[in-house]
This record gives sequence, structure tokens and C-alpha cells, in this order.
Amino acid sequence: MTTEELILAAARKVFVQKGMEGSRMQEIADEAGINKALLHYYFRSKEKLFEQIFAEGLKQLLPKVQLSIEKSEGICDFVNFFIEYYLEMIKELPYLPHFVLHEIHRDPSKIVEIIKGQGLPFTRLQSLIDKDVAAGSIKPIQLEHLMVNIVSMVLFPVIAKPIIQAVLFGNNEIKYATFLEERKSVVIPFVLQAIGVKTN
Amino acid sequence: MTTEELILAAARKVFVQKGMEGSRMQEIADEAGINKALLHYYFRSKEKLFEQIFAEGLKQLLPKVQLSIEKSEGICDFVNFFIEYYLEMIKELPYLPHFVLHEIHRDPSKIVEIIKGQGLPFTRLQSLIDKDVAAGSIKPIQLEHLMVNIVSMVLFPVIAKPIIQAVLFGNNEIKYATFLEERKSVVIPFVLQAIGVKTN
DNA sequence: GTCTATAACCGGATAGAC
DNA sequence: GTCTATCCGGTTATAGAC
Repeated sequence: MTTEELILAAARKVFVQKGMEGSRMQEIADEAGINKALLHYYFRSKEKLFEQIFAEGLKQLLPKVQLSIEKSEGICDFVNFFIEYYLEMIKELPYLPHFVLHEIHRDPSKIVEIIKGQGLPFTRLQSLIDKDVAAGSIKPIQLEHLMVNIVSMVLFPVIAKPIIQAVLFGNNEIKYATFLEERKSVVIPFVLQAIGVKTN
Repeated sequence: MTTEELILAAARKVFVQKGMEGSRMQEIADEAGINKALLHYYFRSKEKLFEQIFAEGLKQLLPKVQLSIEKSEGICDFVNFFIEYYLEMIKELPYLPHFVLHEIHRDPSKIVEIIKGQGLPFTRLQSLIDKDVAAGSIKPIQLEHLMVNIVSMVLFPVIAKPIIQAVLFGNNEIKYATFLEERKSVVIPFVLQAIGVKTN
């Protein structure tokens, strides 16, 4: 592992946990087992290092969303793919949602730029809904509300992990992990039933 | 309005927007129209001032949750009351969810302490579910998942406001506000349908 | 109680030896 | 490339006049 990778790994860990202002270059250096000066040698400034970490994380997420829309033949497919991808991503990058959400309140412009750059095919998604509603296989629902409902139920449990774990599971780490594992098999039927898909 | 109240109002505004580390005592002083020294005269330190704001916000939220459980005769009641209260709270304190979530990652202990102190009656809620499942009026669902689903769909749209507004509504503030207004009439039927309540 | 001025500290950034 | 030592700006906190 090169020093640069070492630094990036350390920065990811610290930034993600404490955000931009909450993090200290010293802490990142300690975590990487090197000294502060070297951080500046590799990445001119704290800001630059942070941006690198940030963009890197966000760019892992978006292609999944895109793919789940493009692969889908109907809204039912979409619900399945989308939730599956998102939960998969969360498993690999559990820090990402909180990180993005935190930084978006500091400065939305960067994030919005990245997302817009991706150009998500919402029109295709809308036509999937229209088609299924017309066919009577689902109840009418507004695209925006459906999207927000799904994303909420997938992301919120990780964002609010400390509260959920403490309040619902008596701070038992294993119970919380089990809960997360169950989400896929709970959320998908929940959504499908909610939009009126016949389940068996 | 006393100076102390002036400071608290200013601190609320600044802390809530920028978090503990992101906020500057100078900015709070300016916002309150006084000088830095006075902040320390009233509240010994930044940390103390922050804690005051924090606890105050959280304590407004919890009684609502409690009430919605106690008032309910069945799970259907609960879904209605709970969502209604939460959305009401959000209208008054749109900053609170993000604030709480942000701070919980800095130091969960304080928050958990406050929540535990409240002693939420989850057992009563569980028995409401059991009763309705036994009566065949809803499909079986695990309490924890139901709670998380509901809270997610209510809180996430406000927490993620900057993304949602930008990505789904082309940064149109009014469209986003309308969307929030619609949430109540969307989320309640969504949940009820999802748990198998007959809707007409 | 409220102010101005300043102390004390901290953290990002740089210089320069190796 | 990596280190130690240091600078410098900014922020919290305090002293002391009014």
C-alpha cells in the first residue's frame, strides 16, 4: 500500500466520521501512521484532500441508480433492483449516506453538480409508472413521492444508526446488524404492497 | 426580549445551520447584536451554549411521540397520529432532524440519555400491533421495521432537502414546499396500504 | 450587564534538514 | 519522500474599564 493510498484510507475514515470541520489533519496523519507535513506534500491542503474523498464516494453511488432504472421493464422491477443496489452499496460504504447528507448542508453546490452531471433518466422512470398504472397493475403514485419513500426507507436506517441501535436495540450491535440484514426482505414487499402490487 | 433569549435565538439559528464545529461565537454574537464577551458572560463556554440548544430541541420532539402512542386505540390510529405530529413538528422546527442527526454522530451519548429518560412505551405499541394482527385487520409486521419505515419517510425528506429540491425539483423552492405539504396525504395511505389496511 | 482589548490556544500550512 | 520545528491566522476565552 503506497503512502498516498494510506492517506486516502485514513482521510476517508476520519472525514466520514467527523465531517470537514470536525476533522483534524493531525488525526488523519496519526491514523495513516505518518506526519502532518506529508499530508500537505501529497494533497496541497485540507480542502483538496476532502474534496477528493467526497467526490470519490458520491461517484460510486450514482451509476447504481442509473443502472436500476435502465434495466427495469416495469416499476416492480425497478423497486427490486433499486432497493437491492442501494442496500448493497450501503453494506460496502455504510458511511457514505451520512457523509453526503452532512456535507450537502455545508455546501450543496458541489454535490448537486455531480448528481446533475450524471443525468438520471427520470423520464424513463415516469413512463414505467404510467404504463403500469394504465395496465391497472399498480395504483397511481407520484414519481417524486415514490422515489423519496424508497430512498428514505433505505438510507435513513444507516444515517440514524446510533439512535436506532440505542433506542430500539438497547445498543446491541448484533441486533442492529440483523435488523439491517432484514431490511431488504421487509422494504421490498412493503413498497410493493403500498403501491398495490398483488403479492403472493 | 432579554439578552439571554436573544443569544439563545441567535445560537439556535447558527448552530442548527452549521453544527457545533462549523459555528463561530463571533457569528452568534453578530446575529444577536451583541459582542462575543457577553456570550461567555451568560454561558461560560461554546460547549455549554451548544448543549443548551441541543437538549432544548430534542425535548420538544419526544413528548409528541409518546402522546401518539398513548392516544392510539389501534395501529391505524397510531400511524395517523404519529405521522401527523411529526410533520407538524417539522413544520415548526425544520432544522431539528438534521441537527439531531448530525450531533448524534459526534457524540451519541447525550442524545441517547435524553431519549431513554423519556421512556417511550414501546410495549404498548407492540400490543396494538398484536391485537390488530390477531383480528386480521393488518398483516404481521415487526414493530422495529414499521417504526423505522414511518420515521424514515417523514424525516428524510427534510434532512435531504437540498438534494431533493435540486435533483427532483430543479431547485424550485415552491415546488419543494408543495411536495412537503403533500407528504401527509401521501405517506399515511402509503403506510396503511403497505400493512394491509383496507382503504376506501 | 455590556463593552474593548488582549491573552491563550489550536490547527493548517510551510521551511528546511535528511 | 519523509521528518522535525516553526510560523501564522483565526477562535475561544478572559481581564478590566465603564
